[in-house]
Amino acid sequence: MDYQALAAYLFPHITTTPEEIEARYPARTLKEGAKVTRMAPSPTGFMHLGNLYGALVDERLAHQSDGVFYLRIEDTDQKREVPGGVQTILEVFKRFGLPFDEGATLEGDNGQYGPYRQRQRAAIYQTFAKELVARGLAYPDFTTEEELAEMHKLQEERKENFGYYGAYAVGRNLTFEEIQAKIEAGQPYVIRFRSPGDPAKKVYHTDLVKGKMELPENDQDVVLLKSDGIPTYHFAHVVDDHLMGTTHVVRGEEWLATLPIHLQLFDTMGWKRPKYIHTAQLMKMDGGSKRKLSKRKDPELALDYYFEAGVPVPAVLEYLMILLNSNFEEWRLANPMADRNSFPFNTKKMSSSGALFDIDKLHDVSRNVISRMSADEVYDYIVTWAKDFDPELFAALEADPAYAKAILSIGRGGKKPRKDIGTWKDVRGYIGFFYDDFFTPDYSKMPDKDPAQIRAILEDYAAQYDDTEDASAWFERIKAMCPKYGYTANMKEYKQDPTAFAGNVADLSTILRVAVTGRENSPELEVVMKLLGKDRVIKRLIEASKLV
RNA sequence: GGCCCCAUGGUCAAGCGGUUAAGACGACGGCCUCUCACGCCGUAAUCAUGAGUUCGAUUCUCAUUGGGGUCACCA
Repeated sequence: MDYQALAAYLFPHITTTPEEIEARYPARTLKEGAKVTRMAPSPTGFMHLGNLYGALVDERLAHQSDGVFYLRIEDTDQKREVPGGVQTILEVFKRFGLPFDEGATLEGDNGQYGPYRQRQRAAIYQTFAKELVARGLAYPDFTTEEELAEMHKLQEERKENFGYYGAYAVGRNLTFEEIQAKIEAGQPYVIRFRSPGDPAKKVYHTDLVKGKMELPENDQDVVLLKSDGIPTYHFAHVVDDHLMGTTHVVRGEEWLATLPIHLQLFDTMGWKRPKYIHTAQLMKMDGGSKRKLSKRKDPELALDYYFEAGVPVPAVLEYLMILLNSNFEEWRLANPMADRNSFPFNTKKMSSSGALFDIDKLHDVSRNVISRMSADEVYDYIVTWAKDFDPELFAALEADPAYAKAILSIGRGGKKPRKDIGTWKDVRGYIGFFYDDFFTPDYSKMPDKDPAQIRAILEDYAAQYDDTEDASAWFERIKAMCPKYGYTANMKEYKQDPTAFAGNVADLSTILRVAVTGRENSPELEVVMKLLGKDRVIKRLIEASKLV
């Protein structure tokens, strides 16, 4: 068969040559060892934790080596595309602070290696497909979906490998005349690769996380161009990552199965293979067994979930870093305030087995991340969150930022900061009593003492509270009240013989605490009272004395 | 079913031929303490199984088992 003629017949509109295209994508001039990575999502309008997990690797690898991290939109499947999908991707990356150096933007392209939307690159793929046809390495195939399904059934019965290969690759044997006739009859067709592979032979690959492996050669005549002339992932991946100069391809391990196809394609095209990093899947415990996190079943996989739950962005990132490089945790302990990006990220430390997503651990990481923030930072985060998810809290905070920040400053800073806040959702419960609107006292939390005595203590203290006293004077006053009620101020003494006293200083403090904060626990009462202000403290004490 | 990947406590994991098998989360107990949070101390809990290599295997090899992935004109 005259392959040149076939190529010309199939692609009459393609007049550029592969060489001309190659010339448009010169080698990048980067310093030695610089890595070029890419994030290549489909614009399905949905970004999940797994996307971020891989993207973090891409971003670190590139920016740690003074390389390039770019965004390429894989919009080859029109059916799955969602309007605004690209915008969602851009917004998520902006929010998570993972900046692209080049690639698709809302306005168009930023960079010299575009276009960065695959649909706009149709002519490029077709040029290379045309060349493959001319070399006899690709051919048109008219097999219908039904015929393919039948073939699959037959293969199942015969217990043979599924797919379009070898003797099953009927399109291989079509003559030029047959092809012409079918096309003229308007039959749709795809362009398939004529695989030179033999599954009995091995292809060798060294993965940056999985290590050395040998896989059977690919013998499937995979589809290169779909019937609409748009490439499949396999072909687009090879062409784009070659032209765009990607040095490291980071993707989920579900791609391992099709790696032989990609390697074969790179080899056939005479192009250098990129390095691959096949990351382990994020898993989840479901019933008794692990399973891959699914975006349909697991709401916590959607990034929106974290925004709503009020997990701060840096906490999500730190948690992901821990999963990615287990020594990150150790590093963080040694460098509590260091910029996350100064951590020496290393693919060698990446685990080759899938990690279970652990929400408890995430919350712990979040608690620690928040505890390291300044009150101002925390305030800004909460306000941003509350604006969308808790309008009442938002209004209260905005009404008096200085007051809110003073509240949030309690126990903040220093070597042992408080860690009350795990997510922004916790905030209302934690600081609510500082606001009259949210103050819902539960006097049933009062110690189990005679109500008359509780009332007496409340009134007694209300009459003498002095907001000018410092912390120690404040506590001395409370201790001094003890004997009057048969309480002891000495906890050790009390523990030795509880029956000797009507109560202790902790009981007395709790009575005051429940009255003032409405709960049995709170940060240091003395500080709380000062922030609340004398009037409000006394008002609450009296109010409680009436209701107990 | 074929092919591929993976395998240390409940979870994340260190380990890379000889260790009392780290650490973190979680659980439990205690200390500190006016409560809580923090912090500190401690307890329980792991090398899936079977062969082989070796003086010696958690570590290397091979099976088995288990888990996961993949076999589209989806990525």
